[in-house]
Amino acid sequence: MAHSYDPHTIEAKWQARWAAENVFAAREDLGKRKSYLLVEFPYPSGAGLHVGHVRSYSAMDAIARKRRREGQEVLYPMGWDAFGLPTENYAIKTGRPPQEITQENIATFRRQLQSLGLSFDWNREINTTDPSYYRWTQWIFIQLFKRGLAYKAKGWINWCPSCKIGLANEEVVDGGCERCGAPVEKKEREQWMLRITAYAQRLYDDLDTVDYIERAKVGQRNWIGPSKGAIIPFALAGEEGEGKEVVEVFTTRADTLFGVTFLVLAPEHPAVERLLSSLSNRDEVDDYVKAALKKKDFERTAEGKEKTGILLKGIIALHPATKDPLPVFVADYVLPHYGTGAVMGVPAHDERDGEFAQRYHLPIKQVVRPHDGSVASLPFAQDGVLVNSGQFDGMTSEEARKAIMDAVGGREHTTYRLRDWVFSRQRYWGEPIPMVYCERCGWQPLPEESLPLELPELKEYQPTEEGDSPLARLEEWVRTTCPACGGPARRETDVMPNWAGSSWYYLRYTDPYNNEALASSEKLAYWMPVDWYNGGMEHTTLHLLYSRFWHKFLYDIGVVPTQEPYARRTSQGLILAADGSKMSKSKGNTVNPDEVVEQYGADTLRAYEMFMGPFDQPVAWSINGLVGIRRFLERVWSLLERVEERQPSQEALTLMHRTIKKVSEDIEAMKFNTAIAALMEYTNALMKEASIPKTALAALFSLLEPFAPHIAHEGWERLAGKGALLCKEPWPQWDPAVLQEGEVTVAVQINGKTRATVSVAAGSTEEDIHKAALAHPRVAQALAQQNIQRVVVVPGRVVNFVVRERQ
RNA sequence: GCCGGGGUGGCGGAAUGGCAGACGCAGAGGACUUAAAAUCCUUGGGGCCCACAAGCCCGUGCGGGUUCGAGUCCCGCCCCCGGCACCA
Repeated sequence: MAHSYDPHTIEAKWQARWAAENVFAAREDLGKRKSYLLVEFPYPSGAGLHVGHVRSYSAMDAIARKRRREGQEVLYPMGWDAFGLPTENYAIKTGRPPQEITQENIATFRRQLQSLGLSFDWNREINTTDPSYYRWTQWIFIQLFKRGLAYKAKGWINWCPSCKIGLANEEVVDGGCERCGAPVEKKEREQWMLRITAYAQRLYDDLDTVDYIERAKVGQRNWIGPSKGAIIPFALAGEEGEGKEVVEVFTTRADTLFGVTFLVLAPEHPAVERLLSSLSNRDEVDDYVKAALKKKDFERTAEGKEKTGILLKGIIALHPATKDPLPVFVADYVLPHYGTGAVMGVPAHDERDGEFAQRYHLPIKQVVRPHDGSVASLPFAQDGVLVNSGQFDGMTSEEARKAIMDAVGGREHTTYRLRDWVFSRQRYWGEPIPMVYCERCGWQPLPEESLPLELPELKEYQPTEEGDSPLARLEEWVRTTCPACGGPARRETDVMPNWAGSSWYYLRYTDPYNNEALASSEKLAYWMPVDWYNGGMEHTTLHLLYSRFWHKFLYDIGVVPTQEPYARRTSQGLILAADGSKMSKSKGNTVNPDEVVEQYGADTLRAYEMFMGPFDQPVAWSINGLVGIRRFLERVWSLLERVEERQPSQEALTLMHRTIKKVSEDIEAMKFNTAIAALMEYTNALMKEASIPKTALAALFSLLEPFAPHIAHEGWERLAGKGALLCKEPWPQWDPAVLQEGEVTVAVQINGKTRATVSVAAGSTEEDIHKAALAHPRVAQALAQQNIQRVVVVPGRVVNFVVRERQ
């Protein structure tokens, strides 16, 4: 064979040409339909590109390439989410500046991505650690602050003693640090918080307006976790009956109010501290509260853990309806940050309260019975009909909830599991928070025109022993003047979490060099929203929620034109190691894309990852599968040797159009595996021909371009003439008329079992098909001894004889 | 416990309620070769029958059901993966 398939030469050639002619640059062409296709920008770690990145990027690349050729204006950009802990930890270890490490890693990632021939518009490359980028991240923070959505608060935070870093609730996994796994402790600290809870309901409701993979929607709904109920006041009194204060509880079951036999406060509840002095067992209570606060979150919340609590002696609560005195407890199973941090104990109708009541021998009073009148085993947690509830007896739970709430001065309330976002990190490698503290003026934002507040260079990156950012050591940087009064002031030394830069990056791609705004309103109006966003499942809760929150805020202040950032979200499945386990650096079972490209070529790697299995399912890596794709490309290549100027046969033409249809539809449906299978079938059919009609082969290269763009371009050029550029060619169209022509095979069934097939002209009538089936010798023979009861004909598909044996 | 996704050959997987197993991998047989690799051709769910040709039975996690016809729809279960989980 004179010219064997040599991917390296071909791939280098076409990558150079695409770059030189800037063919993938996105333009704002108002006359064209736009398509903003987004993939998650990578964190440029020292480990280099992962085959999982390749799966996501190749998939969207296929869609981008196809849509461009269909005449759409496509924006398919790439950038770097480069702030973050691994780089900082590496800097601590080696003493090298994170800036330098990041630059190196980015260079590696860029080279790797470019070696794959992905059709990114590299003119729009962005980097979250670039001051010209994070200037706008800081700007957004200031806008949040100005509108009361960023605030400093003292509170118990999740603290990782190993990373010496405060963690957002979301970063705690099974009670451990998301990054290092160390058990998370509680620590009291002043932190910047973002009031995402102010957007909870909108973030929840607007999920109905977007097209996300169901798992992602469910994840967000669970995370926001709205719960509708009532807030009900309980008055507290001393044992002599003198009033103390009012504690509000949150309940979704106001209908069970008459079943309340005790009250429970979270150890953190502010009333506990206020009441302490009037308790006869104050020392005991104090000890319990202190012990509870010391406990790690997962120790406190582990299910199945026995519920403990302590009675507040010297205090009672008054039942709001009956005025009966009720004991008041402090118990750590009540969470401080949910509802009001206080619950009414209804042991007959709540699992947890029941358990608690049993342990402390508290009365259990049933006030709801099942609708069907049966005897319920307690606790009975479902709705039913009220009993033992005075004037409310006989009402359904549903009716009673409102009636009782109104009767005792309660009010409707929705509470959320979602908590405000801890936005401070006591670290270096993040966006500096652009705030200063003045004794006289309090927290003041930097003037917007002074942004960016650049990260100063350091000699040492280790956080301080107290857990402060290493920036705290730079006294000359920390000391500054107040933007409001000009007096002495101190800078915030915490930096932002690495969710910050990724919460708005898709906006910057639309206008990456803008110095006046994060992006111009014209560019945003043209490109937003992102039409299709693909990324990993691991980011569908937090990253999506955070960026939706920022986006809605930016919408509210008139910066962006849409309520939602992403119209559609899909997720690729994980790529597993050959043995089905997770790939990880520590297990040493990762696959390096560079080696695969070196050995098999980028086209093989890309097409293989699209072929290996359904896109949204996890699949194990397989060298054999990779080899299979390489063989397929070799076969496609070999067809060039037998090409001839001639008309394809009717059969070949039909298959060609069928393949065009299949590949076109499958790409949009992300059924890449079956699209490639169709291309294989088409190739196999051409292989059998003595000579290959030029148009038939040209169509093959054309359809192959989204998956294996280099070989497709080379093949196309060889057929079309020197200089031809496939990615500028229109996407092939199928002709429905061609698909109609020819013969179709119809299955002949007897009692639903296939006994034969017959070939009939496409578009044959039911009668013709019926006759053709009867004419088949085997069918005739099989029906000889039978009475035909009924015949079902589905044109183009099947004919079914329903028979009974002749007596 | 709740939610989401799955269960089909030796393996990855395919199949608008209409010929189950496309396509790929592994395997078997053959051609080419001194030989091997590569490549090409044939075969390829299990079983029965069989010189051959053909034919028959069983088969999509399990049990029912709907239908002329079910991997696909309905009811009841089992198992695997992922997420959430003392949220009042």
